[in-house]
Amino acid sequence: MHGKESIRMFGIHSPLQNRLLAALPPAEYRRVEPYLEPVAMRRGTVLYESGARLSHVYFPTTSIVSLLYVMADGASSETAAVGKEGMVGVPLFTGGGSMPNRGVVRNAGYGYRLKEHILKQEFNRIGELHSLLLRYTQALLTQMAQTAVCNRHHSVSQQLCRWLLLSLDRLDSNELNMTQEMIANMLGVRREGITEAAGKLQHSGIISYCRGHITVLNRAALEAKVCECYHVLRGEFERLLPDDSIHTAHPAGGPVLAEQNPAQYKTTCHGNT
Amino acid sequence: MHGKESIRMFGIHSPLQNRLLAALPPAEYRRVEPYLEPVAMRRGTVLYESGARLSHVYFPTTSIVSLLYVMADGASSETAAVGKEGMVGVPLFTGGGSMPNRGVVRNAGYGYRLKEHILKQEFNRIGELHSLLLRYTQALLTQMAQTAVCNRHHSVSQQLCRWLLLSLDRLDSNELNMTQEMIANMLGVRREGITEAAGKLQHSGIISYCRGHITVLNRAALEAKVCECYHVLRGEFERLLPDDSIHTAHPAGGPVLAEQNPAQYKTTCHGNT
DNA sequence: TTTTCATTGTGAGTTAACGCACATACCGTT
DNA sequence: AACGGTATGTGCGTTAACTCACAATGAAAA
Repeated sequence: MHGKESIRMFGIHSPLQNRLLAALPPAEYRRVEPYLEPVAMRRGTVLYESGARLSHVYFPTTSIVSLLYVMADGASSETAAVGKEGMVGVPLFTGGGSMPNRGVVRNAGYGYRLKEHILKQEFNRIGELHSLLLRYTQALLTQMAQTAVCNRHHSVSQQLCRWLLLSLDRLDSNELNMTQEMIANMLGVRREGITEAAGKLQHSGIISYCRGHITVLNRAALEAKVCECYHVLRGEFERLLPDDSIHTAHPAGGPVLAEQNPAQYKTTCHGNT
Repeated sequence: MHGKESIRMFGIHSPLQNRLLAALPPAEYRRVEPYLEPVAMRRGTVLYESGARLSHVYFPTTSIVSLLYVMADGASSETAAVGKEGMVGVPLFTGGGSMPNRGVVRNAGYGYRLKEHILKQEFNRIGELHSLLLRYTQALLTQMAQTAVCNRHHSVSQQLCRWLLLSLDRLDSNELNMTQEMIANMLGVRREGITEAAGKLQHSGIISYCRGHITVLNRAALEAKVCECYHVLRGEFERLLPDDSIHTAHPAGGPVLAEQNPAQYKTTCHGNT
């Protein structure tokens, strides 16, 4: 079942595809680089359980990790998502150790991890990694705040648009592997609600949805439908963690990534509009 | 109109009523203490506007500050609240400068503020203040995540209970000055929704509500009605910022505070059950 | 091919919260 | 005592989202 996933891991990979790592000055990057362990992140893998202590922090490159809150009755909500713009394991350097949510891979892909003490060592040097991670923490705060507001005030359909766009941004892609049921769990709504909202988007020709595989056909239309939450978040992320803070000439997206999200991983759809 | 407020400010006040300041080791506390400016925080005062740069950070002692997100159409939601357990102005030390929400005093009281450069100076010494503020940032993350989840899954009535309990905890009191309209703005729901939920609590004898003045009569019953969100948050706050991290023998609650939240500040109610 | 399972689509009835309109109650002031 | 403004209570129709049940479809396995 996971054979295909291991195949797709053999693209051109580099820790520099993670924007935090890429933004490190060369001296700092060289210091941590030997300790960065490549990790194949498989969908559904739980990086950490609610309240558990992490042994590593993860820097996704082509994967997306969901910070999922699971309640006592089983209901769930994604409070934030982490892709190549960020890092999983903030509680390790804030000193809290754990958080009451789950970190689960929701989009298979690649990433790099670092042992706790290596991260802490470099963090405590109070160099660029220190300030980068603090800025990222603020971006995470903003993301959670925006999620709270969006949950309160916006329709399922608007939230779906936001969720889609935020996911696509993190993949530099227009495709996504995710069933409606999974999306419903992330947004904390019913599966039928997603079916309805996604159905409308599909009839409008904005997306094409088939058995766990979504393709965005008209991104501009999606951006027109989404609530302000997406634009605010995107603006804040760019302000706090600008693309041009990357110190190498290594392209952080583009054609390289296309090869890393091959179609082979998804189910094939017949009448894919 | 604000004469009464200035009267109530002349109680016994100390920066040590703020738990972050109280948790500083003596050496660090002595270093910042000369720069702590006492501030009378009046209800409605906007400490910072969305996107604006702060000149000071605030350490509430007997006041509560609401981190309020106001949307383009005027709808609003509180994403977190800050009382004596915390600090207003996290973006100053994370390096982001601003956040897309508003910091507004929702419970009049006292606090202390510190100029930006003094805070940064001490923060950059990487002592206890540094780790305290990081732990507090994590507590803030947790609070926002929990707000997001609660907004999604719980009824207005449960959220009201959570909001009441979190507010009372920050005041060490069983009374609160807040109209239903204001609460509705914080929770991002209709005023009538609060009227209904509060009415039920009142008929059950759990609270007594009259024209902007709430008294909790049966806290145990309130805790029995509230959703898990409150308990999770309370647990996390105690784990991250324990009371016994306070280095002085100065009591951080109790009878001293009773004098600081006098009944004179509110409207008088006739048939107060 | 047939079977089986996961995924998506759809319909009917229910509920919580909404928007709006207005009645009532209370406080401070004149 | 009367008044004006703020705060709270209430009723009614509307709506978005929910629960539940089940049909239809595509993909993979037998």
